Amino acid sequence: MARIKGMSALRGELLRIYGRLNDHFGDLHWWPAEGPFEVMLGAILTQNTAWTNVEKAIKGLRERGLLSPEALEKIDETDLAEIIRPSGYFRVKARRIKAFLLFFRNGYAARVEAMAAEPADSLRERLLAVSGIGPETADSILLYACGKPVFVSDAYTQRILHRHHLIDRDAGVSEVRTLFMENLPHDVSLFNQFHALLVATGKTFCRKRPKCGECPLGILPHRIEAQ
DNA sequence: GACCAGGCACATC
DNA sequence: GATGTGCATGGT
Repeated sequence: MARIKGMSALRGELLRIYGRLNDHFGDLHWWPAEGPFEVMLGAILTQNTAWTNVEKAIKGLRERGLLSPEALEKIDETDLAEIIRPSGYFRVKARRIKAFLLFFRNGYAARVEAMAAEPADSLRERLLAVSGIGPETADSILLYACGKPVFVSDAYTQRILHRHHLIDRDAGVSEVRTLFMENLPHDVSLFNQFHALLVATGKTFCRKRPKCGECPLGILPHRIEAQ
């Protein structure tokens, strides 16, 4: 299990990190989308992809009036792929969007409210059963589209905690998720902002090839490859 | 020109 | 069940 080195007060430590990042970045107001359906599309489009490229794909969809389940259900998968091309992996993502639309229609009559009415645990299980929806995409949909208090753990979260010696080297993304879920109050606003802050931190200070400058966490600001 | 980005499915060992 | 690979564009 992932653990914080030599600490038992995980909750306090996590909240301290949250406070530092929050002071530095301010309120980030995630998710950057028009409505919950657009959030769900964005969650698929942004898989392993920079958000700037996702914006281009969404813009293309908006210009063609395709930002609704009904419109997307009608369009051919190959045509859809061409429109979302700027987001990368466009054939795969077109297939994934189609798979999600089927799930959304069959399970919830393509209504976000119907989906959000389902308990988080069972909804998560059902989302994970959709081809193309893995843990991070499912959690993003749960939190940012359905308003469920789940923590979205990702490669940035894992990298940041590891770089700061807060978790073991072998702690996976899923274990880090459990760590946050078990040690923080299940608060939608807290989880929303916390994930946004960690992504902002990761983008700016904690990339794969380290160039940590003035990391707002202030922990080991320049020694990030130790351990 | 290499590296990176808000992953996931699938094959293989 | 761990690890490797394909998927693909656009910015740095």
